[in-house]
Amino acid sequence: MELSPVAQDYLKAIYHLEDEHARPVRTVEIADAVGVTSPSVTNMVETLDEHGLVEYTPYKGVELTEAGETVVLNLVRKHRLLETFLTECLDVPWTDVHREADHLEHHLSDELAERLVDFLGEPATDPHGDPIPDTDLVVADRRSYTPLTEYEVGETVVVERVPHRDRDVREHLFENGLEPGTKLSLEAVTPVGIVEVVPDDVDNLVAIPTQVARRIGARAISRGETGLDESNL
Amino acid sequence: MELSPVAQDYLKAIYHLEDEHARPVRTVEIADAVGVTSPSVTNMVETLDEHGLVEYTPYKGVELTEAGETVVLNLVRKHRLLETFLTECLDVPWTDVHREADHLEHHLSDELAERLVDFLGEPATDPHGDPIPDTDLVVADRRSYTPLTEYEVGETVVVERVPHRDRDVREHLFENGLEPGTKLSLEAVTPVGIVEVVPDDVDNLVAIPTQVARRIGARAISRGETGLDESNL
DNA sequence: GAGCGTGTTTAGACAGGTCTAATCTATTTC
DNA sequence: GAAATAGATTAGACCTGTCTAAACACGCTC
Repeated sequence: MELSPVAQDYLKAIYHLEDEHARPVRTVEIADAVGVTSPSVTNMVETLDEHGLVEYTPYKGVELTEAGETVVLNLVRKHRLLETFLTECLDVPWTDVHREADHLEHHLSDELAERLVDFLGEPATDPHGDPIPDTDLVVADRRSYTPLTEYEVGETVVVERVPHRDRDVREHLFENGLEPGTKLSLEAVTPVGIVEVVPDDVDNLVAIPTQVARRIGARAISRGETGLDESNL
Repeated sequence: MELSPVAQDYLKAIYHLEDEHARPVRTVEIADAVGVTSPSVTNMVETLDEHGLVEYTPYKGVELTEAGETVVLNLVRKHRLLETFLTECLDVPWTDVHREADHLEHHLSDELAERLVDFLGEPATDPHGDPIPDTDLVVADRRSYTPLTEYEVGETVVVERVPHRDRDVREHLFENGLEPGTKLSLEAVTPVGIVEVVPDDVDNLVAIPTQVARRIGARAISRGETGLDESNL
């Protein structure tokens, strides 16, 4: 049973939407994510259901089955491996990596993926700080990072993970110097849902909607930690 | 005008068949090469003709236009770069490289191809000894090698290029120890069209049809050249 | 609990690429 | 130069994935 790249994209979208909203996914949400109309989605989820990859209840929503999740995790693994390869070896700009990997992931064989792992030295996370599922598709921690929103105003933290699926978000953060590894101090949390931070190597205030800040991962810097002495995990 | 991978495969097949037979290509030959039926070919070459990529005369045959050749050379470039990457970095067995590259070549962006060139150190040939077209799609020498058939019985030569598009041929040669770099001596040329050689690291006689031998590239070994002293080009 | 709006599904058409069956053309053979 | 044959094309069907337009269901409001 060979799954078309298009079908795989639907599954991926369902996976990420499920993850984001923590409830069955609506037709129109999938349509937006994949870039098609709602009837196309109904069509496709029906066939995915027949293949046992999703559970589809008309008018109610869609959920991934275990088989569907396996397909997606395999894809996620390849995606993140490719991203790692593209940044580390080919020097592709941070912001373009996602797009390229999105195409290639469908055409990288399982065997090549394994070889790529070896070549890259079994990386644990991709360049955005997201964990790479292992050969058995187990993800170390599906959401291991501590969201920026968990920290207090005045604290200084190091960015560990950055959201990147949305192009505008990704580029905005990038342009403001927010990458994995960036050190920043939490300046304020406004009542209208904005988190204000000052990145280390930029001097101005950057405003981030809490919705985005919730998906930025960070770890606290110990009081003494000033510069590059980061040997602890 | 985005060309589908399928259409690109047709163009590639036409290119290689033209190259092989040095005359307009027949429908059924394309059908065999691509793995579809003749009517499908007629269909496709009509649309390729409309796009100005081939010149198609019903009942006569198909020829690539310059635009078509550009498309193919871009593909050949990516194909050979990928093959180089797969063997050199990922250690993919010689015999599997072609299949993998055939899939991936359609999905490697131009930009990524350029980056891959840099990463690989601007290789001139792929692992089979075929030249890689440069950025402007100029192939140094489309057929630079001297065919094995040009040498005399009794001579000892080093294999420089090996045919690999046909799976059976490729694996047969591989199993008999014929790879780029193999040293072999020409034992006999039989009247029925067989060239017999003895590879250096194998001890038995290998029989090769002249049709295949014609596409094996080799260079003569100077009398004195016995082992590994190969510093000349 | 009737009406309404949002979101979903059905119906039907279309585009790309494929197939089989049937027809046609070129070329070879006599 | 007519018949036979190998190869090519047309005709028509099918599958996948997409669309628009129209019908439908659910949940909310009054």
